[in-house]
Amino acid sequence: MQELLTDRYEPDKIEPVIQQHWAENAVFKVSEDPSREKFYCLCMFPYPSGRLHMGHVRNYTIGDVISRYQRMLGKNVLQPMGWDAFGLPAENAAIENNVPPAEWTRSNIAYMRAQLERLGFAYDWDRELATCEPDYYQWEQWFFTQLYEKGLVYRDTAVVNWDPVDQTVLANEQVIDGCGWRSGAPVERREIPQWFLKITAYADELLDELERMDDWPEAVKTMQRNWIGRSEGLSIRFALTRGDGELEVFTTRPDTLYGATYMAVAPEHPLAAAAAQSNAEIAAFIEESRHQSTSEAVLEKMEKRGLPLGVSVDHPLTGEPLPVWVANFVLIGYGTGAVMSVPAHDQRDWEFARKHDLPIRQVITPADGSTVDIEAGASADYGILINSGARDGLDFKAAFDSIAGELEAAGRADRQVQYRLRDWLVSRQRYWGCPIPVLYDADGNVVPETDERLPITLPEDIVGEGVVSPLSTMSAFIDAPLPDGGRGRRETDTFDTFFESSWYFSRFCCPDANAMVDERVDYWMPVDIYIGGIEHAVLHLLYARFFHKAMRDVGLVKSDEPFKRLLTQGMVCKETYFRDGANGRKQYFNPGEVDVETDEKGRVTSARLRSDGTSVDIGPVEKMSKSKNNGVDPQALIDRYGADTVRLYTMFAAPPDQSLEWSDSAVEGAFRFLKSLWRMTSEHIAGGVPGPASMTALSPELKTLRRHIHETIVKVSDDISRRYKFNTAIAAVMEMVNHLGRMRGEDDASRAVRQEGLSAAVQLLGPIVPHFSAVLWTGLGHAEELTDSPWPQADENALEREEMDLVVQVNGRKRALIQVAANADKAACEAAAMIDENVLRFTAGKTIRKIVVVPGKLVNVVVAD
RNA sequence: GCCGGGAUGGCGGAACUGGUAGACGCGCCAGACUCAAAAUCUGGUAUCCGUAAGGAUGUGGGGGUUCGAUUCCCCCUCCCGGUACCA
Repeated sequence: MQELLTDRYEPDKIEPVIQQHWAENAVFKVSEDPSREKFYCLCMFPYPSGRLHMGHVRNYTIGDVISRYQRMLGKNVLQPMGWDAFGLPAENAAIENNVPPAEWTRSNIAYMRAQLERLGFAYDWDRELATCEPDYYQWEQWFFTQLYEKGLVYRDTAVVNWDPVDQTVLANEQVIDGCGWRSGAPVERREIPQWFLKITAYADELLDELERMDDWPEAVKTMQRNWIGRSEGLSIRFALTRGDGELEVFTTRPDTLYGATYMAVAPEHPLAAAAAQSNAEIAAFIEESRHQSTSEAVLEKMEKRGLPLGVSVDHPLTGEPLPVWVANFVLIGYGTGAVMSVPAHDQRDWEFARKHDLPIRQVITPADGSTVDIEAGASADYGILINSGARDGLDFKAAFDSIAGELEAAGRADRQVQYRLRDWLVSRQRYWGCPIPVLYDADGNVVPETDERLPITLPEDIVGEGVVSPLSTMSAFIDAPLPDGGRGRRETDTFDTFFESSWYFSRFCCPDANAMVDERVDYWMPVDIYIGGIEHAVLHLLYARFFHKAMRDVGLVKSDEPFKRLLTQGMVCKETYFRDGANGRKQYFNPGEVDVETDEKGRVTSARLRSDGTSVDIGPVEKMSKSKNNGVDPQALIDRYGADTVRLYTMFAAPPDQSLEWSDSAVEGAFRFLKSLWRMTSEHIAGGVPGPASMTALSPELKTLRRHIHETIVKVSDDISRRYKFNTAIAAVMEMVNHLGRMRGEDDASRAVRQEGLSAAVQLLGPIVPHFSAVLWTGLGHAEELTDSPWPQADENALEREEMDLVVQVNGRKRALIQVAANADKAACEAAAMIDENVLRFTAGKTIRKIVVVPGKLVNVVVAD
């Protein structure tokens, strides 16, 4: 390694050598060792889309910094990497390039693995897995049959987006403005039988456990809580005014029951269908609603429309007839597909009532005696009942109990706990996924696969034509013997890809196990820190938590939760440049093809396309994406500056949980810092590495410098271990290096302090720029390798201070900065403050009302004229 | 629509528990070195007034609590993530 210590910093020379050294010595290969504390650091594994993007670089650098830091604390660190290899993009790429998804995926994996290796991440590559390989997915097929036996799997119908031209199911993403993305045909809703996992059976546990997950961000826990959406309410059965049917609805606000003025049912509701028999307008409305989106975001934003069905129900307390409407915003899949509408106390009901001239009756008034204007909008707040007969004056709880009691006694209602969470629909009508391991006999009965017949292997050398899943027409796959004899028909749907990503972290613990997992999983799990994008706050992270609990209940793992700590990463963004095209669509230009012009203050004034020299419009800063053409290819930067600079910049530009705006010139700054620290260190080493020196008789200047070095050790350790703020950790090291650089002394004491400072800087940066630090660390004369060197500890003696700064304010405005003894008490601080010239100037001739002293921080003198 | 998050110099960001707003870096300006440029080094850089000392203003907008608010509370605007078949 010594020969790598050249005068100039040349990352392209050192990085491959260091990486080869790590690989040859299997430095990051780990095994279970019960005598050592383990640390399992995991980043969300990538979808192999083709090339690494900046989001990957950022995510995996964060994980690598934490892993290498934990290793230096002496822990047995597992950091694995794998591939979330099934998914829609492979099918699209297959059609575009006429190459089978399997081949496309595997070649992407090979390319991206090489890119990850080039970044120097400390992975145990022996544990690498790809979810598209049968030796991975066979175990989730097996697990599915286990869940089937436990009754946690069922088959039911569910609505999908159906493209009537391509005769295929579309993902929400493939529906653009209500039409299929390839065919352009208006999409229809279609109900088809599909497989579900009973995640709702775990709703309470998933919710309750959040209370104990102290190391998860509050925002994510709140989102999961709201997603699960546990609510206690009343299920009420309204009798039809004519005939003997009834209409069941669920409400969390039975206290507003006297304010119900109409009912609304989904277009698919039987009452709507019955009314459509004799009413062409209703029939047309129902037909039209067949083209409604399945996406909640689209549904909630569309125009709320409805029609009266011409039937009514009786109010269960007053007997008043309430008209029943069919409305496009009531969804058949939620609850009973019907709602009671209380326009005075629900904004959506209020708007609908206003539009259709339905009565609005206020039945709740604020408890504090204030008034609300129901004419201006609904009031959803809790309060005191009014216009509610004998129940006037009751509060929410009393009203709930009273109304629930009466209706329960009359057999018209039941108290119920409801969840917003729906069961997990795992069927996908796609080819590139894990086959669902079930068969159907001649009568259509479900026959699960038996263990010895697994895996049900996905046929691979298939390109597909872009419309229906090739599996669904492949008789060689479909036609299969039943386990008990006879011929059956295979399920051709595949699993949702969230299925694979719900348990890969457990498989990493024992990737070669001849079972789904083995006992090694209980050594490593739970994951100590899980790092990934905030966009996974609910779906992936909730499915994974559920799956782990289900595995626990099948006896596969012992832990209750898979991820002890969660670190959510922000997006990587970049400015956008565009021109308005002739067709009204924007044409985006990559920032790499654009030159920007600035004024004398560095403000951007205009931008030009380099190729034609004419101006382009400057758009907002947005998440790097193909559609905005604002991606910066990490590979080009790695080739130019080396892995360490890219790693350093990514960690320095923003804290991990914030979005990061990419700046090429700031990357240059990171490179500059490494070059300068390299030069400073190699010059110091060239002068001979000093031996251990006494640090007791230092000059005041060296003492201050040395205190700064040890304060930096404290600060960086805290930033990395507790705060996960790598940007301020790096800033602190830069500051310390700046101080070291200004110290010019070449005497023994100066050289000893410089040796200590440079060693600290190199070691503290080790997890972030591991190749750079490895060479300099050895050069500084340290015998052990950097990767296994113990994390530095601050010397308490070096941290001692004699004097410190004290801010003096007058009426909250800073008027002086004075020096006081570090141990000065309140009286001493106050006395020192009150003799300051500027303080006297601002207090002269005024009455001192109060003096606030915060020892160690400030003195605030409050005066009045 | 609903749920969650965010907004601080020309730019990325710092200020951790209510206590010096702008650390560190980029950019820009000036200077040194150089025949010159690049690289490197030194100094300056929130805005306004002032030669300076110093002063006034200032953390998306409006209000509040406090000796003191980027930080806590209320209202609003804009941006971002999710919204169950993108991963």
